[in-house]
Amino acid sequence: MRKIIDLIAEQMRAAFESCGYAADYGRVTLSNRPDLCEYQCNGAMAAAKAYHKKPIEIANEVVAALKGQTPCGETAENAAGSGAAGVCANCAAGISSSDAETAMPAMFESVEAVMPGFINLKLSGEYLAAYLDGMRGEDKLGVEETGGGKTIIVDYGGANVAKPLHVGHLRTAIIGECIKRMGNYLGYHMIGDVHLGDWGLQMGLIIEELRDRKPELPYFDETFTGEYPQEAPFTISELEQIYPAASARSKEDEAFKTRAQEATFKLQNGYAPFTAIWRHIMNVSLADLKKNYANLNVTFDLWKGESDAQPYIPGLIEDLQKRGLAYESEGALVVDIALPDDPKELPPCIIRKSDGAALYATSDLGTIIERERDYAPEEYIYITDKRQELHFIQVFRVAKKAGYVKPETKMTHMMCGTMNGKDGKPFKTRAGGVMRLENLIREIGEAVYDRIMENRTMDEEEARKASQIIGLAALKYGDLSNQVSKDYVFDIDRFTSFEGNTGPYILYTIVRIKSILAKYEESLAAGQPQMDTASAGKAAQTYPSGNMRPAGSAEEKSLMLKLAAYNDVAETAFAEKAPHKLCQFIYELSDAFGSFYNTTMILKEEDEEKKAAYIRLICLVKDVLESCIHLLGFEAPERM
RNA sequence: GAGUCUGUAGCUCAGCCGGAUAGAGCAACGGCCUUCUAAGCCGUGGGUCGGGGGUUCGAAUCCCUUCAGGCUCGCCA
Repeated sequence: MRKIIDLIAEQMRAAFESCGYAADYGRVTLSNRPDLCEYQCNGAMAAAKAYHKKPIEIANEVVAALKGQTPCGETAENAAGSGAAGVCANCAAGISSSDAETAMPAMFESVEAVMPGFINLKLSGEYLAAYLDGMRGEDKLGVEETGGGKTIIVDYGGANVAKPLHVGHLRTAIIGECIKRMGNYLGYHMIGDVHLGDWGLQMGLIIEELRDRKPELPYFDETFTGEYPQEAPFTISELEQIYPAASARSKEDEAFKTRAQEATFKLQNGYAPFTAIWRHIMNVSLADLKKNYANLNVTFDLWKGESDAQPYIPGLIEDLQKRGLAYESEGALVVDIALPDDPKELPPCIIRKSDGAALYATSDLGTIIERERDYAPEEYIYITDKRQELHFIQVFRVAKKAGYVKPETKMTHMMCGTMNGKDGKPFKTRAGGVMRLENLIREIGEAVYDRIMENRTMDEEEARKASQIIGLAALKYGDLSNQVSKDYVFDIDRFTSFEGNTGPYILYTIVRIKSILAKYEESLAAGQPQMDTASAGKAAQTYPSGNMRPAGSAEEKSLMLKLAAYNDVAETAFAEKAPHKLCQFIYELSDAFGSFYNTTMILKEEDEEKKAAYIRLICLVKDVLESCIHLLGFEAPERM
């Protein structure tokens, strides 16, 4: 469906044009003065300068044109034949030219010009109701699939093998999941890749720490010739303990660090015993990571890692050298990436260390080569902490410079702000350590559980299940409702309070609607069935047959207007990679529903036709909300 | 030092390709449950949009400058 704001703008543009002004001035925005109007056009003021006229005069002319009069005051009937500028006829005659197959009611209830030159618009109730009927008849509630199947690779997660997920991984995971879902919804072919850190120095650290702890293992016996055991020599909890210990040790024990670097180098060169250990680490760790991501409702299409890029690296380095792009500098192999108009000369990208080992940038480039070969995506989206900005500038520039990706391929780095604690410093547990993701999830889940038990009657099992769902929504919404690039304060007390603009508030709205719908169906069960199923697919919602009615109250109209903005918001949120805009939208929609709910007794309505229209409306609210939270990556419980 | 991001109510944040009276939530205060879930709704108070200049009919928004803070700045990822 076309966006309602575009349909309005189309009328405005035609009106401006018919008055002899450039159509571009007909830009329409949502009103910032809901007391005065619903949509507004400020084009007359901008046009005033260009045409050396008073803004209000221009606004008056345009309004006259919209009302079906020519600027000189002639009526629509006389002006109707004039063709291209037939906006007068469209409005006055009550037929919209934009939707020829379905006769739409007249668009505006009122159009007025006010000082200094605003054009204030109010939509007609009939038009709005018809628009919403159009929405609920569509699979995606009016959102157009503009993606055209274009492939986009989303690289998020950034988990490291052998390290537990902690709060630092939270943002990239849930933002990435949301971007992927939004893209798919809009008709792109999104491929999510976790891109594990499974090949760096951490592997050498673990290997050497393991050697010190269990020197008897056959992997460390150079004379061992038999088969290595199938069973891993450690459990996940041991592994999670080994890495931090090794990492800390490497910072003060120079000899240990050197050993780890050597081990890493050996692993990277295919030394069999270390490869065997590496497999064990991967197996044990991956199972745990998958479980944890699943708990977050985050899924990946690909579980690739840095190790998968290794086969491409020798060829990559050779190619860059042969073409003169890479050269030796201070013992390392580097590629210049500076451009003439950089405000500051950027350091070159190091692709091979002086000790011969590959590093982060190298494997990212190798990964790009693999992805080009396998998927040839039209866009890359990397979602990481913003501290990696320079790294991605370097990688993107090398990739483009060397021609590994086409010049027109978009390469985007979504830089996430840091999640800070109340003190404004990176988030820590009360004890001062790094908060593990699973602990965080559990803590929130427990807080929700207590809340449910406080004032609800729900059996133990349902309460447990619901608190999981609600807790996750609180966590995700709390994160996604902030701008991606900004640091934000994670305050566990605030996140577990669930009042106001929070995930649970959104869920609560959905649950209340579900409850009304259930009671409505119950009441119908006694009488004859009046529900019919919309033709749409899986998301089909059962609406009472019949059409939407024009709003009967200010609250109802606000709710309907908000609903009509859905396709616009969905498109913008993805285009701008701004999940927080989707959050803002569902908050406002829920808020509008709340007001409507409080002023309108839906089930007590005596006029059955009217009641059915209310039901249709709240069905649509529920469908839109559920579709949005699905994009954000969480679900609503049945009750709460 | 250089680059870059941020600075909006007591707190947490929207708004930022210029528009009308700068918006929410939390916290404070006051109303609303014999009515569809009060995790809700309605209302009140609370602001030099870090400071200073400039552009404009009009600036939180654009430009310059200044202050404060974060982050980054060749062999970690």
